[in-house]
Amino acid sequence: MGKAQENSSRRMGPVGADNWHAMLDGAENILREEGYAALTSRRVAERIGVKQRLVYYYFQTMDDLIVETFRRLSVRELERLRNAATSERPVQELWDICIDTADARLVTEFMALANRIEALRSEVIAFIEESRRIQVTALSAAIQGQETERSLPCVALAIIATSVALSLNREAALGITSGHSAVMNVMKRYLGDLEPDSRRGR
Amino acid sequence: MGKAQENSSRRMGPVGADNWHAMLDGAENILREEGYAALTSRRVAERIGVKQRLVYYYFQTMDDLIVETFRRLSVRELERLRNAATSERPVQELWDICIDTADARLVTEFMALANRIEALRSEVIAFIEESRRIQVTALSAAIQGQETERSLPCVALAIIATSVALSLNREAALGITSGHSAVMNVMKRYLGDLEPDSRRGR
DNA sequence: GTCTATACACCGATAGAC
DNA sequence: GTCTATCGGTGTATAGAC
Repeated sequence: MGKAQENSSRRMGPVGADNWHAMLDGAENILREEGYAALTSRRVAERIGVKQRLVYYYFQTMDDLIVETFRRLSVRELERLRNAATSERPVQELWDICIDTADARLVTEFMALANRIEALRSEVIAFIEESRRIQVTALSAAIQGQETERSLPCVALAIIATSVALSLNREAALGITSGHSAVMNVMKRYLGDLEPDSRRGR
Repeated sequence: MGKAQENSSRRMGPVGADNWHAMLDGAENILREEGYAALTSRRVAERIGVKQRLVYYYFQTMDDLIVETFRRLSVRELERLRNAATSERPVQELWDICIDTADARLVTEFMALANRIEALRSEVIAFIEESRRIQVTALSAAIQGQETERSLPCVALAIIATSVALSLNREAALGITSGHSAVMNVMKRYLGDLEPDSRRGR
């Protein structure tokens, strides 16, 4: 594994080391459980059982740590999406990922952080655009050779499905569930029609 | 105007006073422009030209100030929704409000804050539930006497429309716009069919 | 690689004068 | 009503020993 970025003149630890990952884990968990306000170098260190100073050995700044945490998550999520897109029932599986994706609270925290950390904003934008690209490609392939053009462009369906799934997750995290099953039924029915049962089956 | 809550034994200023409102204005603007991290008593004071101590004359804690800021916004927004619901073209106007609502960045900041401020979470939940109630009532009335039952429950449509509008706003704030016009067209067409032109007209 | 120790800024909240 | 002054806590980040 290579050496870290040597922007400032400080001695830096290797990217990808055990403690490097442990710090991302800590940051992710803190964000999920306690929110952005608790995401400090001291608490990250405390959570993984090292001293605060070590955080600055592996990361130039706290913002760097935050960006890296999102980036790692982003890579994993895009991997999941790409796998789903090449599966037997891509539409179904992509929807499942949207619904089952990293909990809404974590997403909310990153979105708020992206409002003030420019580098994070760039990563978020890249993630949204890439995941949309994957979704649209899969949807386009799925409706290939279907009788009706459905009057619903793939990109529109992708945006709608993603938006709805995120909202449902966010509301569920707040404890709101009224109307959720109705929406789920609508989405499942529509997406189900688009990809009837199995690709090869009957 | 009455006196403030006297929970702790501190002398408190009157709710609704000029400075009280000015502080909510300041908090709102800071949240919108700089994010939660910059929302401190000192910066609120600085922004409206008073000293930090005065913030604690009008609000017991910073959390109180934040909750009140959301509450004032919530009341105003629900008022807008209720007005739209009783207009000549409720569906159209409710959608317009969803699209044109308080900028996505502010919403994001409040959602993140709600993850850790219990009192704020309650307010957010109440707001979501009440606004949904307004939307569903208006939609139910709008499809009254329509030929088709549309296989799309009102509550599902309300959730979908709100989710999509919020996502479009959030992405636009990030600088993402691809696919947005396609979604807008889909939504407008569907909602337009639901409420053809004017209620009384031709 | 990991630590102790520390500089320095800022925050929430209060005491109490005017 | 609004202020000065201040306490105790916590944050980022660095210097430099081991």
